Amino acid sequence: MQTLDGTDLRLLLELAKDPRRTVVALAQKLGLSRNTVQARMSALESRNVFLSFERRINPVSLGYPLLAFISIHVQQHKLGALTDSLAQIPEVVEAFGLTGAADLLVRVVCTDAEDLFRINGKIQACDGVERTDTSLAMGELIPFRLNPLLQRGPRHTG
Amino acid sequence: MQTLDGTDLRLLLELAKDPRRTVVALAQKLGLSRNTVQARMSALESRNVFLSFERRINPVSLGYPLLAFISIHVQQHKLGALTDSLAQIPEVVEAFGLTGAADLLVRVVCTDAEDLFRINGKIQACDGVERTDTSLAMGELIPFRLNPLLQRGPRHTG
DNA sequence: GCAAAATAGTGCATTTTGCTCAATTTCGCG
DNA sequence: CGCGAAATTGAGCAAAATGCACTATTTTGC
Repeated sequence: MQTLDGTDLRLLLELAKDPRRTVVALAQKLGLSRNTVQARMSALESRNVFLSFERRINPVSLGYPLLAFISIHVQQHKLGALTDSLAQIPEVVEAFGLTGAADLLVRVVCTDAEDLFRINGKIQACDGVERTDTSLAMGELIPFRLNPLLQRGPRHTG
Repeated sequence: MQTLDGTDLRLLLELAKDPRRTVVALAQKLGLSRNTVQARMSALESRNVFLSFERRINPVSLGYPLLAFISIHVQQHKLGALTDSLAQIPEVVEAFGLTGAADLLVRVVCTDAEDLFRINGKIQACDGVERTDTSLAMGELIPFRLNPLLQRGPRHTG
């Protein structure tokens, strides 16, 4: 997966400003022809530059105002099965395998403290889980952003 | 911010399947009139159900294949200033204030291990930082998803 | 059961899309 | 420097989608 060039980045920046911009409007804004923009967009699509739309949905709107991160210590050989178990819990919205102190970091959304308690129990009940450490997110200090990296320009093209 | 009803959820589900679906196609798919879908979409927009488009951009495509989570212990009263400092580091893509062991959880993308080392140093150099714990994400076991929660339906309407 | 809100249906001008084709420019590389 | 491939441009055109408005009809909350 090769890196993107400056034009791609400018496209992405404009999209970040307004995701509903039309191809025509983008072409005009960037001083490119419509064909070029359309080709670029298709290329971005097929290169999997765009992640799932679900990422743009606000969990708060869905009725899950609470966010928590749960670190999990796992019995190593059971990691595969555990991933499947975690995938069965709807409130688990994201999970990573980690180096360092903990083995797994799980992102969880929930309706309230009681709900979090319940979900945490569910996780602890999964086969392979040795210990969990739950941290409630008190504030979104820096909401997800890629803008600074987009503006910095392409990384050493090649 | 009131919760969404079943129709909104079905809309979001369809959008998750294919974000580029037109209003017309959505209306047809859901058995609604175009007017209704258009009104719903506007309502979702103005209710801030949609988060920034940046969330859909793949950092790997941008040339940042590595992802890390850094826990930070902070001198409490310096949290505000620290947030500003962290915001100045482009590779910091997300940050949360936490309860529990650590005070801050920071999500960082980088080009390679050396890059991560450099960024970690930058964070440690910030005023207010007492200690950091870095974990490299070895695998995206469960990529971000909201689908299970969407399919579950609306949370106790009211 | 009433009033307000949501939905459906219709219409129309304008814009956007998807597609193709040929000419031109830019770029990689020997 | 110069060749050939790739990218970009401009044009055209039919089909589709959008934005807007207006009026019934249905659904909903109280």
